[in-house]
Amino acid sequence: MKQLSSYEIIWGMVRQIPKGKVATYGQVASESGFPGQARLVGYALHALPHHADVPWQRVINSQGRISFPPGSGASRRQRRLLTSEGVIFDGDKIRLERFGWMMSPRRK
DNA sequence: AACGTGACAAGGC
DNA sequence: AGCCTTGCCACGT
Repeated sequence: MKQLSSYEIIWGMVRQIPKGKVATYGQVASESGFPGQARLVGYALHALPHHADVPWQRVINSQGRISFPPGSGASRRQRRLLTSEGVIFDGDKIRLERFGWMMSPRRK
């Protein structure tokens, strides 16, 4: 398995998201120095070692929702972790107050 | 080396 | 609110 510094930069950025808060893939990408490359963040998290000390659950999509298929094991796992950290859901969307690590997500 | 894929995002209907 | 298209770019085939 290869080692790209871009992954490590992204992982380090995700580690900085405070407990109880969340950030979007796009925000993490920008702060990591890769503006517009949200997919890269998803890819980096996907490649994350399972035992790594990185709060991957705090990264969500721009809609304020979990990006795993609804009902999937991964989706429920992420929601459980976030809920245990105090993050509050409004249906399948996370409450806006819980954003704010950097900026608010777009809303429709 | 080309191609398809993906834990995304933004814009148009 | 949904669905579709395009822009992204690192990865595994």
